[in-house]
Amino acid sequence: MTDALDKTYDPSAIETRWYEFWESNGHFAPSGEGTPYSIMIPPPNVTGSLHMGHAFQDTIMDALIRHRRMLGHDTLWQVGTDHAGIATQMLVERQLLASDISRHDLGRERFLEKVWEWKNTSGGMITEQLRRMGASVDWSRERFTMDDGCSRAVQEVFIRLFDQGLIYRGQRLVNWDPVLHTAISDLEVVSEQEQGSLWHFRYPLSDSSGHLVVATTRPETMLGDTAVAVHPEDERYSHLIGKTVALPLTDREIPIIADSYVDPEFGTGCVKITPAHDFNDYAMGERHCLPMINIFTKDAKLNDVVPETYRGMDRFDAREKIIIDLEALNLLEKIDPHTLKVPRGDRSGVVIEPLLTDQWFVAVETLSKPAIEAVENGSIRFVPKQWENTYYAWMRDLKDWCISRQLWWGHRIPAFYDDAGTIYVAESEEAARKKYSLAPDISLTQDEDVLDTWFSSALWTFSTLGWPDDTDTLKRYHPTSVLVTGFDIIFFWVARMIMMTLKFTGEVPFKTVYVHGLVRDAEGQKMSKSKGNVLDPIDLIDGISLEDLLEKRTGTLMQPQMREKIINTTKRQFPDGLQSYGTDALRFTFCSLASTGRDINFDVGRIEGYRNFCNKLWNATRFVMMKIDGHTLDELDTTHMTVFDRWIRSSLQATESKVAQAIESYRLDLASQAIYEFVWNEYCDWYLELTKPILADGGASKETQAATRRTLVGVLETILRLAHPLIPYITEELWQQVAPLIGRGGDTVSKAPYPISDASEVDTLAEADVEWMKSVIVAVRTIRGELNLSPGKEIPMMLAGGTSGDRDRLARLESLIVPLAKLSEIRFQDVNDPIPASSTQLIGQLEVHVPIAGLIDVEAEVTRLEKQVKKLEGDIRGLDGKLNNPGFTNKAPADVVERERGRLAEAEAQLAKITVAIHELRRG
RNA sequence: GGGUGGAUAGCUCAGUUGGAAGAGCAUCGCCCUUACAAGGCGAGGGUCGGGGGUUCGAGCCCCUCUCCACCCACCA
Repeated sequence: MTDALDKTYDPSAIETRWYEFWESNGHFAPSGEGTPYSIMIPPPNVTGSLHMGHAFQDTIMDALIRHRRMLGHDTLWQVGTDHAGIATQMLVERQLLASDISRHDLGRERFLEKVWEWKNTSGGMITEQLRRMGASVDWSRERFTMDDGCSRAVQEVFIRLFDQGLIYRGQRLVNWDPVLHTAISDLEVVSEQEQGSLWHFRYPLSDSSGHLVVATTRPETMLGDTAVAVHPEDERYSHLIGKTVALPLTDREIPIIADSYVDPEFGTGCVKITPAHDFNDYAMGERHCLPMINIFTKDAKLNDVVPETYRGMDRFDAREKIIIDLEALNLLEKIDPHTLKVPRGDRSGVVIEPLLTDQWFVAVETLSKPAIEAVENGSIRFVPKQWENTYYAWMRDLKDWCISRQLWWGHRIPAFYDDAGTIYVAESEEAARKKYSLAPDISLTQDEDVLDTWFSSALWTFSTLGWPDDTDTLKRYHPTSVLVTGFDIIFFWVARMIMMTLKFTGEVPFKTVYVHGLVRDAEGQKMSKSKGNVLDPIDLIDGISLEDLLEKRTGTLMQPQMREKIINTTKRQFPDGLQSYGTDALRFTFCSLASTGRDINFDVGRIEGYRNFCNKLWNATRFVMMKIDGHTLDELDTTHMTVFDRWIRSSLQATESKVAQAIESYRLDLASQAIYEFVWNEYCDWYLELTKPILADGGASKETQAATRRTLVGVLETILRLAHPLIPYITEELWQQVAPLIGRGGDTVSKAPYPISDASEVDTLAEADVEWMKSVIVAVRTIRGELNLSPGKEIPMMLAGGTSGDRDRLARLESLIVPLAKLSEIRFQDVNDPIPASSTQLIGQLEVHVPIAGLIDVEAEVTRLEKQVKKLEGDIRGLDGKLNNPGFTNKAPADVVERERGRLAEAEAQLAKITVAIHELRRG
């Protein structure tokens, strides 16, 4: 406890030590007392590693939780990971593939064993990294979306929804990923603009009276065409409606139909209709009762429905062949270049194929209504508010949610089929037999599919608290207080959580949704592996050499042509790699960038500045410890406080209320700014300096020195508590040394009371005195700076003009101004005393002169003052105009008019004084 | 096609019911001052994207235009 602090702050020397201390002492567990406050961590993928987005988000949550914990609330930060169906299955499959094994070689059961094995050995990386961030989650309650409890909740929800008819199974056109061999939801499809072609083909009329030209971006689907559509009012084609065309390359005749969906302006105005492979065509097919011909296998190869020559071909090979074949038949009219949106699976990156398959769906309509209302009536509030509109827009146009996935890793659908295909839904085969009173000789097989990962995530706030049991934790911590999340998963997760939670608990999952922005690189580019601009939060904490950083950024590159560029940019940006900044600096940076919901551009310059801030705090503590060394600290004797003591304590109150208000309104940027300014610009720059002359030998009375020491430590101790939610490690380290000095015990600062602004400490008089004194000192320093006088050189100062208040203050503060401004003397000139040629600064009506006889270039000083004259003249013109405008004087509030009058008077007086000063200089 | 956010100092961004434009970093001076050179003290730098309107008064409110980013949507 009494170890001397090192001269330089070294985060690596303290951080892990304190985390182990907090965790092993159970300081993060809910206290069970006080107002409950709970946050559910958005469960990171168990396959994941911590990226900047996590680090940002975790910092916000941790700051909120630590703040409440110190306020004495009963805080639960629930931690856990997500099984991430597709991602995890892909990862383990890839590993197996290295040994040339496919999951089918192993079979379902053994494959799942492998996945669990992987999860148990390697799945903990992200939770270790979470610890590095200082996240004060309750590890004793760590959960996993596929643990027994969550799985039970998933089954229960599925069964209840099915029994109520809100989950159904049916054959629908869904987004099919031909590589992963599974359906995916609309949200998992990303469509990007890509360069393609628009092929124009002639479809001969069956009566040989000519042909129609259809335009398509997907020629291969023509084998599944079951109609050609035109707009009903398109005069070019109206006479053909009802006729048929002979579909080339097949022996089928398909009708020409009319549908107003067709845009006559686009292409030729004729659309080939493939109901089984296009969502629009599917809808049209239903409207016109067209046959739906599926021409693809699950690999997106052509199936046996198509003419023999195309069977078994990949869809893109078939495209080439069909184009060639049609051209050979002289049916290719032309090819236009065309940009189009190509839908790809967000995981696999392959082109999605709309495919007719049997899938499970959640009927969302009855669930979405209360979910919309919960936001409308304010039960759930979005911060920033504009996201509510995004939420409404999506919720009001919601399609049924496809929840089945043709994967192995995930929650297996609790549905069983008999030989006739009848569906029985129950948690097990045994339960199904009982529930549906099935004879023992009826054989049942379980559905092969698993559920969309987001299905279990949707239950996260209550499944982790013990639901479906009516547990005490559920009662106490649900609804949770706030959800902290990125906008990218509002639809995936937030909306679905709201629907499911309202349905099954009758409560909202959270009262507030705090939506933060994306973390981008310094140029505002999205961080991505392929761009090679990814920063790893752990590297910012620990530092990384240029060599290792280059290896990281180029080691597993998909597009090798980017390699050179990435190497160059990285070398230019980080010629020496990354320094070790520590967790606290990283966290403080995130906080200071966390303004209202906009994306943040992460610039390493910022983190460096905040690391310096930590160093500042560190050294301020060293200073205080040195000043205290050898003295005992009694209770604060308020009668012996100096004006500075009263000023800094007063200013601290203002900071405390700013910080409290900022955190409560989720403005961690404002909180960090308030702390930064107070610590650096007031406590360090002024207060510590002001204590030096007082604490010097013979500087002040014993009692005054004691009060100063007590204030020095007291304010610092408060600062450490105030800053702890943002920068937990350094504040713990320092607090452990500082707090005992004033008898503030406690195991950890993380459970010490959070500072609350105390109005009785506010002292406006002291604030005014100190502000005045600061401006006098700054005036002298400015003169010094302008005249290039060395800071150490003692110079005389003369004051003139000013009010009786100025004189009064001088009398009280003179002895402190002299050493701080490095003055040889201070003289107050009377009205009639001559002022020698000097450099002049004005503080209101008070003139600060430093005689410059022989010291400097008179012309330079004159030029400087003339610049001020110009500015003042401008100000006066503006103020004059304003005050001579009856519109202003009549309509503006009296206090505003009064203020402007005051400004005018002051500017005029200043102008007069400067004019005199210039005159003196010229003469002298 | 619809929607959202943004444009303020060289860079990254604050600016809370409209009342004389701010911070950090960068730049330029002067200082190795016994807490801190990861520091101290000073200085320079902005017709707040363009145009119009409301108002005594606009970075802020209204209209319009330009540019950037993102989201949603079924143009083959």
